[in-house]
Order: sequence, then C-alpha cells, then structure tokens
Amino acid sequence: MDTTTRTAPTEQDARWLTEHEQTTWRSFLAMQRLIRDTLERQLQRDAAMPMTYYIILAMLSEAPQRTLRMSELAVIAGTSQSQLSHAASRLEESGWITRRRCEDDKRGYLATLTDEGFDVLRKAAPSHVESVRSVLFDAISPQQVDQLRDICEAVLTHSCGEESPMRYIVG
Amino acid sequence: MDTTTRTAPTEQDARWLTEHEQTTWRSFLAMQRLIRDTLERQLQRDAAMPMTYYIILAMLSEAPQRTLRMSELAVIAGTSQSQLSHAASRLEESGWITRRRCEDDKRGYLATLTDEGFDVLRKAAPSHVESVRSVLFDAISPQQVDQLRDICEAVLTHSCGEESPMRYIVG
DNA sequence: CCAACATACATGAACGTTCAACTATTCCGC
DNA sequence: GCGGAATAGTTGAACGTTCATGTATGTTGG
Repeated sequence: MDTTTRTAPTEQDARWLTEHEQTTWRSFLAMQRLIRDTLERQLQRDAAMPMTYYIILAMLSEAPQRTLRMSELAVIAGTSQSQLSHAASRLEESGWITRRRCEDDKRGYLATLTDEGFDVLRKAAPSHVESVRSVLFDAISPQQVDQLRDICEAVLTHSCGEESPMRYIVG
Repeated sequence: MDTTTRTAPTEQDARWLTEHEQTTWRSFLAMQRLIRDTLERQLQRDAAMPMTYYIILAMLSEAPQRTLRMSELAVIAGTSQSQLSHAASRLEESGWITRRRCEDDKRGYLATLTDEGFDVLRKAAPSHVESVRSVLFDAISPQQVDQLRDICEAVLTHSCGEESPMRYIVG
C-alpha cells in the first residue's frame, strides 16, 4: 500500500509516513531481512542451529555458573517463555544444557550450559561473529556505529518507558 | 569466499567485536525484536495475517494492474519463491489474490490483488502505519531518520555489491 | 488458615518458513 | 530442431514459533 498518498483522504485519524520516512522504512525492512537471513543461514550451515538457540547458549555462557532461571533466560535472550521451553527441550536432547528444579522456588527451573554445549558455542562463535562483522560493521563507519546505537536505544527506551513491561532488554 | 582452512580458531584470525560494537549489536537485536514483535502482533490482532502477507498484498497494490509475476513479487516482497508460493495459496483461498498463467511465458504465473484483497489491505493499513510510526519514527529525531536510512543503504549496497545476486531490494 | 489469584513452566495444536525434490516450460548450442 | 541446461513455480516434510491451555507452586487478603 502506498502510504504516502491516498485516494480517499481521511486525514484526521491516520498519521501517514512522509515519503522520506517511507523509503527509510523500506530500506530498514530490506536491511533487517538481509542481516537476519545471512546470520540464520550461516548458523544453520556451520552449527546446525537457529540464531535463537545460539543466543540462548550465549546468554547462558555469560551467566554465573553458566546457569540461569528459565524466566530470566527468556528475558535476557528475548524469547517468550513458551519458545524457550520448546528450545530448552531440544537443547537438552542435544546435551547442550541441563534443567533442574530451583530449590528456593519449586515452580522454577535452572538451566545450565553443559561443557559440551559450551564447546559447541565456542566452535560456532568465530564464524558467527565474522558474519555479523561482515554483514553489518564492515558496511558502516565508526560514526555510524555510534548513530545506530543511539537510534536503537532511543527506540527501546521509547517503547519500554511507556507501555511495555521492560521486555526488551539489551542482553 | 575464504577458503583458508581454519582448523583451530585462535584469537588471531578471528576478528572479534569491540566492546562498543558488541553493545551496539545487542541493542540492534533488541530493537529489531521489539519492532518485529510489535508489528507482527498488531497485524495478527487487527488483520489476522502475518507481516509477510501484508507486504505481499501491499506490493501487489502498487503494481500496474495490481498484478505481478510471482518471481518479481518474491523479489519485491523479499520472500523466497517457496515462501511466496505457500503464501499465495493461502491468500488465494482467502480470495485476496488470484493467480493465472502468464501467456508470454507459460512457466510463469501472474498474481493479481482482488478488490476484496485491496479492501482488506486498505482497512489494515492505517493501524499498521500507526504502529510503524509509534514504534520507530516517534522514537527518533528527523536527523536520526536520515542517519538510519544511510546506514540501511550502506549495509544493503555493501552486501549486494559483492556477492549476493541483488536479492535485497528496497521494495 | 485458606480460598483466590498470580507466577513459572510445560504441552499440543495450528501456523509459517525452509529445504529438498519435482514438474513444466524456455533457452541455448550444435 | 534436438538434447541438455536453466528458469518458474509447486509440493511435502521437517522444523521453529505462537497461542491457548494445563499443572504445580507461591502469594495474599479476609
């Protein structure tokens, strides 16, 4: 839909995008697809896992004792609890994490990255980082890195400061 | 393509992210999740379709005769052919598009947005655009819009100018 | 204390995407 | 023209995500 002009004007309740915003938005969509597809393919090829799983392992690897409660892990990794639960089942099957009950709060579970999981992550990391670099950071100037960070943080604080229950943390 | 054997990934041949790049990357991931989730939920709630389908309908609506070849549509909408084929089947079931053989090239099919499909799109557009605005453009300054556009285009030209067969067009 | 509610997580069905075939048509060189 | 390769599109299976629901545990007000 052409969002800059309309056939039947109903100006009053719709705030349309300017032409400039429109092109920016489409560029953003294309860039976002490019980055996502690139990384997803690379990880699938080199480590046989989706990026979500990689992030889950990565977040666990940084936690004390390589261990986090499922709910915390979900927030840090940016997944829903349901998604994490399914993912954890697969990761546990693969032997890359373990789950055990949380003693203080028996509703909860603690997920721990196994040595094997850590190894998988260590092997997967270099080519993943290389992909991130080549698809994003090699393409933009240091100044643009700063600008991009500011933009991302502005978007995040704008949404998380108003309505959302702080669901999108930086990780 | 790097054909040098990388048997044991050591520090020296891996180009890791600087701390600054690291935080930028995580902010970007979080922002990208926020935007995607926001729009996906809004479209699912208000129009009962995923964003991919919305984009397909939108791209068709801008085409002459509201018609495009499947392969062109796939490129413009940023989907794989297979994805588009599946989506087109569902959209055809819903009565929002039609497909007919291309007479010049009988391998191809022409997809056309129906009046009903156009109506669905027109009804879905305002709240979608409102979401885009509120989640992104309301959060950043006009100058940052310019910066973001430049960044996106830099990323796109960087990748599409080297290896990729111009798969990520702006739409 | 205990009923009502909230939280933590799991589960299964529905759906969308990906990947690897597969069919049908066109293009190209000889 | 004819055989082989390339192109356009479809299909089905495998997989991941989402949504609604279910179960167990914790919390709280009367």
